[in-house]
Amino acid sequence: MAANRPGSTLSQIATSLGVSSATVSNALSGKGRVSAELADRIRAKAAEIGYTPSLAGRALRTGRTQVLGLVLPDIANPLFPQIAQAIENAASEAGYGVLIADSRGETARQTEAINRLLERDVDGIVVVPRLGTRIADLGCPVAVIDSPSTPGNTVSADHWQGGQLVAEHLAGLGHRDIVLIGTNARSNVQNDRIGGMKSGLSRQVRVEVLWVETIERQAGQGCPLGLEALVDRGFTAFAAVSDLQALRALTELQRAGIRVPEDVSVTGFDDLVWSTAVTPSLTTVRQDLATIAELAVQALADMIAETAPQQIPPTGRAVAVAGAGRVPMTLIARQTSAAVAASSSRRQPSERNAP
Amino acid sequence: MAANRPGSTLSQIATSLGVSSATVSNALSGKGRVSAELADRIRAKAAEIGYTPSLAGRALRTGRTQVLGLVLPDIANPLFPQIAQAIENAASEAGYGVLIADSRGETARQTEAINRLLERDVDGIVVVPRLGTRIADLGCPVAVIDSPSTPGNTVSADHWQGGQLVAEHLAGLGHRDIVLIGTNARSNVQNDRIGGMKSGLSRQVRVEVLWVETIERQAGQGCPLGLEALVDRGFTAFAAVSDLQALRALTELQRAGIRVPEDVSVTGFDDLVWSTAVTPSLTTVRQDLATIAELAVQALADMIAETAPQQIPPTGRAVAVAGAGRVPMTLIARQTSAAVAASSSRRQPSERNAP
DNA sequence: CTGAAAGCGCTTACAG
DNA sequence: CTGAAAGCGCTTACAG
Repeated sequence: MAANRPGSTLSQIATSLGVSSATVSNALSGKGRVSAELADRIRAKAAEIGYTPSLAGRALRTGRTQVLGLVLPDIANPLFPQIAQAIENAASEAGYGVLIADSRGETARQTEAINRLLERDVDGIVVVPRLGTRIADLGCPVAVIDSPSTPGNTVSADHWQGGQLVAEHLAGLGHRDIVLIGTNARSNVQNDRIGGMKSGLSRQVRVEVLWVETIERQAGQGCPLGLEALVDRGFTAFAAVSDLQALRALTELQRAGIRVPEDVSVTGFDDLVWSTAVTPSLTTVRQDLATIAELAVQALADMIAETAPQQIPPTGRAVAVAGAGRVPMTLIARQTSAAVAASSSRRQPSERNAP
Repeated sequence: MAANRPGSTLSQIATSLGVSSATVSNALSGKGRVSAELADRIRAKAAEIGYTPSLAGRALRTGRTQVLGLVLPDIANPLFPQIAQAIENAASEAGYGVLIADSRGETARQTEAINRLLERDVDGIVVVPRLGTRIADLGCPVAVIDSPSTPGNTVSADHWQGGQLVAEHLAGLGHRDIVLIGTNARSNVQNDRIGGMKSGLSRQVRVEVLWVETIERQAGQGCPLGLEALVDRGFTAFAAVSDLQALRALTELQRAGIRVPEDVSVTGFDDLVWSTAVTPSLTTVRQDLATIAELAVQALADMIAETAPQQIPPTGRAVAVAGAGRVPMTLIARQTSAAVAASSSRRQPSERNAP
């Protein structure tokens, strides 16, 4: 008997009711044909003694552990807890537990982490992959949450559309000179966001992209981004691909005596915890992680059903996720005033764009 | 057979070697007496075919799932990922998987979450409890990570001592007028940190405690904390019980045109991800989460061993954690200059404390 | 030192 | 509609 469970088993119910444990199993699962009357008595008894099935016994018999693995890329990414929560929630709705495995920022560990999960016989794995890693066939259902432009992506936020929302918002405030801030040019997520932002801005808008990694490679980790100089050059908005970079920009600007949002606007992505804690609050774009998690778990559940030890009759039900792996993002506008809006009339695009 | 495992089992090794599966089991576990020569051949064969034991089979037999549960209080707390990572790491070192369960900020869900884990037959549970909840006897080993002053606490950072470090640091910079910022007066962790800070300051230092919840109850969520007025009243340092509040203070001060660290110092707790991303970086105090996690997992492992289905001979080995549940914190001083230091000589304590 | 047997708790064909 | 039997993969006394 498992150590931590009150010792109630199928066969105890069976003997106490004078029936076979097969019948108890059938009644409780609703599978086999059991008379309604007997089934009721069995369910009543089960409730009475507080029976909970042993997952270990079931797993051994069915080959299904009812556990999913969750592989996360880098703990430093503050989006992690939200994803973990969303997955845990969706999984437990669907009757799965969630085993976590962290790559700790190293690609090699991602493989290790996946292997640990495989050894524990998880039924499927949700992977938020590390940059540039392609998840090989694991012989086990996998759902990848990355970006729509990543091959092998199962479901993710529509980062491109999110970028467009930011662009429209800033344009609406009258901004005509915008700096986009990214950290890593090889990230599909970031490229989607930046691409979306660019695509949402008219050609009259002056856009410059700042890659933090490039600056840091020359000036060292955590160095100033030189935003003051950009303000001097007439830029009035800083749109970062993450709230962390937005925060960095905000404090660097404030520290230089530049007022946000009066002098310049700052936007981020993902609505992380500090976006409302700072003054002024950050305008940002939120992912619908609940939906993303549901779709990911659903995709796994479908794959698991398909891989069934005994084939399920082909009911023609398609995998729910196909083509739906692009979940819209939502703008959270918190900085809604901008000096530019008032003065934008005097800045004719022609002034700037004329050769 | 489990669906996702390459079909290698004990008995396959056994038949391929012409021995019994009991012997294979013994050789692989090193328990029963098996001749060195045979054991070698068995291990070789196991390695050759890439044998990994079925945890389900083992669990059913031994009553041990080799899985720990991790119950976290509120996803909004950005310390979460670090704790989760530390626990996952320590657990996997000790041969355990980690099943997560999130309380989503509600006390009722904490109980639900624990029950879900119990139903999955975890061998033990690490709980970071919600404020004011006492974990009842679950009939299953539990390690509580909270604060040394919480009854039932198993292991945690020495928040009081951490507070003292902050106090010494600020005093060393010459600060004589310090505001402590807390969010919740019922939190043991926060009270420890604040108590520690107070205890580390001489009576000549003017100290005022700001409870954010009190301010927000009157002025609404996310309202300004009125720090500018405090600066006008002569306070030169703001020591928050968390980096989030430190960030809030920093941006509110900067927004008001007050310079950090030239005019005032700001400190936080926990060294969260943004503490180096902001300008200026935050001085903060770091928890040794790796050690805390190791001790928590070790405590569980010991309890699990004691609860063994068949009693282990009393070897007299005490639970390793007893009395050691208070892990020192480390100051990370990032704001090391302060105008006060230079001008502190003109501020005699007697000026302020005279009646 | 090695093996045969039992059994952990469950589910699934298969009989009746 | 119900039950007897087998078996998932493992470990543990117990014989030999």
